[in-house]
Amino acid sequence: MVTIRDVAKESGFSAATVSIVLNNAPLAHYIPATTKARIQKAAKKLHYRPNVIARLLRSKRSHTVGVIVSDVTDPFCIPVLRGIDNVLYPASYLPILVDIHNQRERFERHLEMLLDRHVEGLIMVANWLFVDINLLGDIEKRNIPAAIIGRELKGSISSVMVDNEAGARLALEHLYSLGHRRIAFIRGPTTLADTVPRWRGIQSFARSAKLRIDSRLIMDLPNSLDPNSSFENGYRLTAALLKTRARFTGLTAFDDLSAFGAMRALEKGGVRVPQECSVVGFDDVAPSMLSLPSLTTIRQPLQAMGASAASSVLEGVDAVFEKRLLVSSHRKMLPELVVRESTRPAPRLF
Amino acid sequence: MVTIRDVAKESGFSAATVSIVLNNAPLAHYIPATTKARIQKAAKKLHYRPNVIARLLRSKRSHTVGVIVSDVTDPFCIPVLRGIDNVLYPASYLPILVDIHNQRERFERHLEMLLDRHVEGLIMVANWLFVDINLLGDIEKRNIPAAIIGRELKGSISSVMVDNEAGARLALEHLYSLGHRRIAFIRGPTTLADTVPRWRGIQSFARSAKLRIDSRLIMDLPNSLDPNSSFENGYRLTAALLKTRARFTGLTAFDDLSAFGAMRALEKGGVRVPQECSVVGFDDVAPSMLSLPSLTTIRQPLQAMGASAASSVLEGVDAVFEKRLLVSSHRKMLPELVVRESTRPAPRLF
DNA sequence: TCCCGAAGTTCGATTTAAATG
DNA sequence: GCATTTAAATCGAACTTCGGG
Repeated sequence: MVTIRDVAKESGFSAATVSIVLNNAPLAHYIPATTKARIQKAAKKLHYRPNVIARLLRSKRSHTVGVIVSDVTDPFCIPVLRGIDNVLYPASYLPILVDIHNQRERFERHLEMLLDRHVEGLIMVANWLFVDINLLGDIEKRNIPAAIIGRELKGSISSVMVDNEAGARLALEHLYSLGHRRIAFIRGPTTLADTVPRWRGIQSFARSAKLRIDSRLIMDLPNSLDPNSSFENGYRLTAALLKTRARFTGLTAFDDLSAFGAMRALEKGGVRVPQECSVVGFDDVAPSMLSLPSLTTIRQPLQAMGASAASSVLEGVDAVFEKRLLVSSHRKMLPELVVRESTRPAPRLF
Repeated sequence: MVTIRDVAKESGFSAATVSIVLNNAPLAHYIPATTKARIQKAAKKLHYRPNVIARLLRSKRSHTVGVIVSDVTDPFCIPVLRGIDNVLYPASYLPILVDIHNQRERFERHLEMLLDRHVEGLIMVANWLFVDINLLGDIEKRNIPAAIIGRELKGSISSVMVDNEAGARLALEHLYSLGHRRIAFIRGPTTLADTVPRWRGIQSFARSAKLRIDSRLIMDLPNSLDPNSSFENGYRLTAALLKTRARFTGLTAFDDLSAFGAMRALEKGGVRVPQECSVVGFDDVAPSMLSLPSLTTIRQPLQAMGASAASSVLEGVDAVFEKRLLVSSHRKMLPELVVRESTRPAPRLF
């Protein structure tokens, strides 16, 4: 391991001068070009790499950002992570990713680990979060810039969300404009933050279009710690609904996975999608494009959301560094209707 | 920030004694219980947390393992990461995940970042790796235990792979036993390591079963840096094959994504899956269970593979720490046929 | 000689204060 | 905002050595 002292010896200057030159510190202004050149050459010759740990101990800057994900197996996360990476990488920041499996205990332990490693910022991906996170304490106290994706928190933590209400409205509007009038709904789990605004969007559109919502066509996903459970639950609920012989030509699901479950139940029940029943999802996760029929859905700009969160955290980091005021931002991103194969004009009614 | 000196002051002992007691160092043997208790109490009272960075600077142990992934958007990765996490977390090791987007430049830069941060071990997930990695140099030189998933490298780096040949044999055997005789094949890209052994498995089974392979039914995925491209390419290739009016009742795809592409082309071409044509994939990624029809495929024990790689790296870390010899392991895991809805007994021939 | 505890050095860089031309 | 360079203190913990009872 070659240290700064080795470079000092090689170049004939002191360690202090080497440090000043290589870091281009303010004092480097006073140092003549010849000295600089000799130091640079010595460093290159010895393949000197500064010890990040030693530097961090002294300077407090780790150039890392902690990323806490509630569950990586949720396909929702992947594009978000890409978005984060796309912002952090050019800025030479390293994301440190931890997966809390939706467990409170893991959340606390991982948060500690991240703080112990002096992350300069924190991003939380709360896509499917049931654990109650009153983390405000630790984080705000330490003055660490933080952002959360998929939730809004009071306090100094920035947030990036999709406009759930608008998205749900888009979904229903799409079915309505295709002529569907008898529409079934799979709502989200009660403890999930997205559930309420999405349903509000549904109701708001229904009211404005004078569409009657039949309460017998409303299903609710149960609470679960596993984001992937909504596939199976979507299947079960829809299968049960079919058994009641209730009639409908369209179905709006809480998310893409429950939409897949619903499609499967419909097909098994002899109802063809989209010929006899249209299905709309929410999220636009990767499998939506692959499925047969491919899924019409409401796209969340996941990559952009990740990038936005990362940007505001980096801004916060700069602010802290320059001792400026930390202002939190709360962005609401626009969802987008993606029409694929799972929706069609309403049939006569089956 | 409360330091060890604060605890020393609070307890009335010196920093050295505090360090010895709190780390339960060998010398702690000589220290009376009363002293220990007073120090423990002081530490608790002040909420003392040792500074990981300072400790690391001195002790060289970072309790982190670098995880290099060729592309996180590949659904293949997720269960692997889970497996890694499941081993690292209980051992109090933190994985530091980097995504190289299949780019050589990113690989090099990220590897440097990880080494700079003194990771104690390295795991590479080479699911879809086209960049040439002659990393042996840096890694072996530094004596860092490493493991690679999905590839075999000569040298001291451990590897965990699925038995590709056996897997391909299983796939073909399944179709054969269902009565299929005219079978189409989507082979992998030439630069991917899995391609050759899988094709060898196909040929080996064909030979032993005296099954004729029609070369007009063989398709090859083009080289691409994007793991998700095989969906579209599977679609294109299969659509083109259908245009030739060649006949077949079964199709073996290189991976699940190309199988999805093939299924879509078949359906669009008016060939129903599985009634008129059976399709088998490879990998068993998450969407395989969701699709309609769900995909019969060869499962790679991804989570177990991740866990295995993590275990051998941790073993290596222990070995290095105790100055024992570093032995590399090369594990080959057994694939498993998962029968779902996309395969059926052969029809009369369409 | 045996315990117990403290003083001081080390890890590798950053940074301040000061010395010198 | 002399210009140029450096010795020494610092970051926080770990470890080695040494002295007193």
